[in-house]
Parts: sequence; structure tokens; C-alpha cells
Amino acid sequence: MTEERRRAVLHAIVEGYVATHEPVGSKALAETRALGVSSATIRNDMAILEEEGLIAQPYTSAGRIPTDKGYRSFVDQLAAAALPEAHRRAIGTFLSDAVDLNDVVERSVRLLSQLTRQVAVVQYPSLRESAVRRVELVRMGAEHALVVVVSSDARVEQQSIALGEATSDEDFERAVREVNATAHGLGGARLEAALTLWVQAPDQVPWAGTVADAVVAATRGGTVERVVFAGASNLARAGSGLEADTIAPVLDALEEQVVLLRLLHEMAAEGDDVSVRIGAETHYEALSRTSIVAAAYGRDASSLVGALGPTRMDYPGTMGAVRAVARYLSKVVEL
Amino acid sequence: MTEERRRAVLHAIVEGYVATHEPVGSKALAETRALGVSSATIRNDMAILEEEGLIAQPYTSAGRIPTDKGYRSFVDQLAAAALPEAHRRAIGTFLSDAVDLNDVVERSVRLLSQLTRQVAVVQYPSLRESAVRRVELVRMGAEHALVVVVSSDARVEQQSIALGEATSDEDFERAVREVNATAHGLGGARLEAALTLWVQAPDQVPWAGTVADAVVAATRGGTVERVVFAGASNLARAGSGLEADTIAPVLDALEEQVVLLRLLHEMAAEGDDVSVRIGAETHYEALSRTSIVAAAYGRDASSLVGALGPTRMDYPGTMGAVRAVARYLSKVVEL
DNA sequence: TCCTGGCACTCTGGCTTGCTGAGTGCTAAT
DNA sequence: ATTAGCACTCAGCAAGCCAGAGTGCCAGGA
Repeated sequence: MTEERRRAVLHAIVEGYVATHEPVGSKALAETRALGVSSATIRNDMAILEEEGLIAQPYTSAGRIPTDKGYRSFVDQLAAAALPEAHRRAIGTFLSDAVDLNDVVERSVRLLSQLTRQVAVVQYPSLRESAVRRVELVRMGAEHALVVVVSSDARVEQQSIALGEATSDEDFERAVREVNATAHGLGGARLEAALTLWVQAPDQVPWAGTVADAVVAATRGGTVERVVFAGASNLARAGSGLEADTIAPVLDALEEQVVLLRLLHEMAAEGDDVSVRIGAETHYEALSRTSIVAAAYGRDASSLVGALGPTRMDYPGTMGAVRAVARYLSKVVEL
Repeated sequence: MTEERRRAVLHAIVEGYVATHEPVGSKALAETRALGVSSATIRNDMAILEEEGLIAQPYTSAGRIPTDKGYRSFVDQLAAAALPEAHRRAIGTFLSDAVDLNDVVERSVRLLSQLTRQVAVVQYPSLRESAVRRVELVRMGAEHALVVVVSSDARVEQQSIALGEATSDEDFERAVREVNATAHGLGGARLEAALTLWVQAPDQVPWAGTVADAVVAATRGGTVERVVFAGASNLARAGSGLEADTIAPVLDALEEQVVLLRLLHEMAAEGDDVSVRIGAETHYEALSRTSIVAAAYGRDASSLVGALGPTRMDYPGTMGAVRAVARYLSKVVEL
């Protein structure tokens, strides 16, 4: 019994602190929450919770606030909140008329930032290995060209290459014809083999190898290492609970991508439905005052979508929204 | 003479305030700046400058700070500072190995934010009308397809369309062949005319009109209505001089694009080399504490690149950096 | 064994007070 | 037109004080 009540006290502290952003004391708890015990009892429980490292006092004789560990305990026995009906509908209408992959990602991240009132991040979905549908070469100036590869699953990749030395128009056109004849419909190892042969053909243009590399790269599968974010203003908005000098490093981390990507990778490895990192659990100094809630989506659940905000955030609500958006994204992307 | 000295006093106040972010007083000015007059004289000048609305006191008997109008006067008689050699070199190395247009824009915005230590914004360059090089249709599910248009100046545009009803593979392939035969090498009015004929051909697939629209749209010229930004953390960094609750609206404006785009349009219309909007001159409440320095680049100088920061910013340096990046971008984009 | 009421103690935050120094406006003299 | 001098103002800081919220602990009751 008493163990159970201590849990309730912890939950009450978390919820109180999230709501007011002020340390919560035993008396206030006893009065507002129907815990059925007196403040003195709560004080005893608090002492134990503090020993366990779940809550802390900002200074002597102040109320308690949850530690990272406290939030963690709270989150671990938590089912994500159900999404309000209005939000559920918003997801459908907002995402349904996206025109291409970029648009889907863009809309998702914007939507999620509005639903959660946090910074939303979406990692680009992983791509499966695809077959070449069409290779197009476009000259740009005398010495450069753009390789455009359209592949069977509607990806379009482009890359500019250097031609090295002047190439006649005839050679150029011939290369386009040949590479299309060679690569069309192929992917993976067979594509590579065919292109290798083509590159080694007699009288081949000197930049054939570069083109071949670009084509292979464009059809390769795997996760694109890129995240987009939206809702940065939510970090700065009054009541976010982050001081001005804490938010600059966070913005840096968001823009730099690399930190964020590494973190998302780690979280993907955990493989939970919705995975949460709280404060110092992120292992990044810049993010030590923030939490991130993420869920996998897409084929093999290989990419992530998430929300990032102050440790003092509404975990149930955020988890619900993130999960809902992830599910919707999975549907759209798996086509 | 005395008129000239008043100018010098204003400049000194602006520079002092930009450097220290504290109101600057007559005595300090007389001592640190070699104005050759006593503090009392400076006080008289200050009184006149205040009457003219160029400077203000935050409170009685404090030093003076420049008003928006004061900054304006300062900027108007200012030549942009020359760019440090190190920066000049950075621009070359940083931008030279971009692989495509997106990459150029992305690198530019990042570079500019580092050079100026402000938020950098880059509007996507305007595009000239181009001719069709290749149209590719890729099926996605039974009822959708993706139209990919590669045009002569290396643009690649894609758009998903609804097929409406089931189409046989033969019809689909035929449509691809036909639309390429029809559109290849054409642009503008001639492209439209040719496609209209194609759409009206007997036995035509029902979605031919949609494809034609997409192809025309993909080759149309004009400015893409899109800006990217980088360096948001510079707003929040200590000493930016913006309070926490001022920066949230600014971040919102940046993400919403529409406010920023309208502002950039207005500035483009001014047609100066480097154009500056200071504080309330932006006419947007959210940006009333910030200034934006912008320069046009690209064909017809039709797109803008700029830096946005607190009104209290280093105008000469920022103007120099923005102009340099704009010039470099012009070179790269005009190919 | 667990809970509760009571009590003494601690500490922050807000408020007031007093002081200092930077900065001003004005005037009379150069 | 400039300067020196003087009286005045006011933010910012430090110190002191008070009230209120919150705590820990103890002894008594279920």
C-alpha cells in the first residue's frame, strides 16, 4: 500500500510541477490532491523519494521538484494519453494532400510541432534499394554536368559532376543513350556489374565512372541522414521553462544535425513503441535540460519522428501525439 | 562645422551602444572619442539630436541610445565595410564545391550566418523559363503517379497526380512516350500549345490534362516563394540584446515564411545595392526589435539574401558580408 | 507498524531604505 | 559657439526586515 502511495505522490509532484513550474510542497499536495493522507505522511514519503533520487529540493525548505530519474520513473509507468479527437482529425486533413515526399515530411513536422507545442523533428524516411528508371545528363557550362536519376519507387536524385575535359556533343549524347540502355530496370549488384562493364567499354568517355557512381548511389537504399525541425519558437516562448542561455545550444544542436542524428539512432535501437530520453539521459550537454520523445515509423520502423522540449513537459500528451503522427506517417510512406 | 560634429556624435553613440549595449553618456564620449570638445558641448549636441528624434534616453539622466531613426541616419551615410580577407577566402572555399542548387543555397545560408553572427536568410533564386528535356511518369499505387520533369537548365521538378481511374500499362507507357515526343525541347507558349493539342488527341488518357499542367508549371520561370534560414541560435545567444520573449515571435516569423517573403519583396523593390530595414521600418510587430540587411542576387537581381539581427547590430560588417555573399551567389547561379 | 498533529526551524522572495555614481540641464563666463 | 560649474535625478546595488511556505522530527494514537 504505502509503496503504491509513494508512486502516487511522485506522480502528483510531476504533474504539479509540469503544470505550475514551481516546486510543490507537501501541504499543497495534501489539499489539492485526493491522496487521503495528511501532509505529514506525504512529507515522510517525500523524504524516501528524495533518498531514492527521484525528487530534489532546489534549496532547503522549499517544495520538491522531480529529478530526471523521477521523470523517468513517471514515464515508465505511463500509457501515452489518447489523442483528442480534434487532433486526430487534424492529422488526417493536414497530411492527406501532400504532393511528394518532401511535402509529407514538411507537413508532418509542422503539424507535430503544433500538436505538442514543442520542437518537432522528423528524420527522412529510409529508402529501399530501387531500380533505375531513367538517367538524364544535363550539361552545365563546358566542364560540368548534372546527373539526374529517376528510380522505380519515385525517387529523384541529382548530383553534379565534373567532366574533366571537353566532351563533344555526340559523345555526350551517346553516353546518355548507353547508360540508359545499360542501367534501365536494374538495381543493386546487377546494376553495379552492368555499369562496370559499360565504364570499361572501348572508346568510353573519361567521366563514365563518375556517372556510374552517381547512379549507383542514387538507387542505394538506407536511411538518409537528414532531419528537419519546426516550432523552434516553442523553446523561447514564455513559460517554456528554459532560460535564454540554455536555448542557444539547443538551437545549435538542431541545426547541426549530427548530434540530433546520433541521438535518434540510439533511440531507434531501443525499439520501443515510443521512446523517451530525459535530460541528462540524452548524453549531450546542450540537451541536458531538455527531453525528447520519439517514435519510429516507416519500413522496418527505420526512421524517427519526435518532439523535443524542456524536461518539464507534458509527457503523456506528447507521447500520444508523437505516436499518432508516427503511425500516420508509416501509412503514407509505406506505399 | 557644428553640424558635422553632431553627425560624429551620433556615429559615436551608435558605435558605442552597439559595442557595449549600454546607454552612452556625454562624459564617456568626450573621454574615449577624440572629438576635440568637452562633455558639455556634447551634451548640447545630444539635446539637439534628441529633439530631432535620432537618439533617446531609456530613463531620465541615463546615457543616450540611438532610435531606429538614428540607426537609419547612421546607415545612410555608411559605406559597407570591406570584408576581412579571411572571410573572403572562406566564401570561395565554402561555396565552390556545392553539388546542386539546393546545396548552394544551404551552404550560403550557413556561411552567411557564421560570417555575420546573425540569422541568415536566403530566398531561392528565381528561375528562367526553361525547355523540357525529359518527362518521366512513375506509378505509385493504382491511382496515383508522380510526374518528374527534367528541364534544360538542370531543374528537376516533381509533382504527384491522381489518375482518377485505372489505366492500363499500355496506355500509361504510350502516354509517357507521347508526352516526351510532344514536349521535348519546347518551352513557354510553344510548349503549352503543343501540349494542348496532345491532350485533345483522340483516345487520350483522361489525366493527360493534369500531366500537361504539371509539365508547364515545371518549366515556368519566376521566383520560387521560399526562404531558408540558419543561425537561429544567434538570436538567443547571450548578448544578442533580445529578451527571451522577443525572440519567440521572430522565430515564428522565420518559420512562417510569408511575413519574411513579403518583407523581402518590399526590400527588393527598393533596388539599392544593399538595403536595410531597421526596427519598426519592417512594419511587422514581431520584427520591431530587429533589423534586416539584404542584397539582391541572381538574374535581374530578382532574389534576395540577407541577415537578420537585433537593431543593435554591426551594420557596416553585416552589410559587407551580405553584399559579398550576394555577389558570389550571383556568379554561381547565373551560369 | 503506520499515520497524524504539533512545533520549532529554515529559507526564499518581496519590500523598504539608504547610498553612490553616472548622467543630465541650465546658467554664467569666456 | 564653447566651456566650466553646479544642482538635481534616478538606476542599481547592498543591507535589513518580514511573511509565508515548507521542512524535519517527535510523541501520541489507531
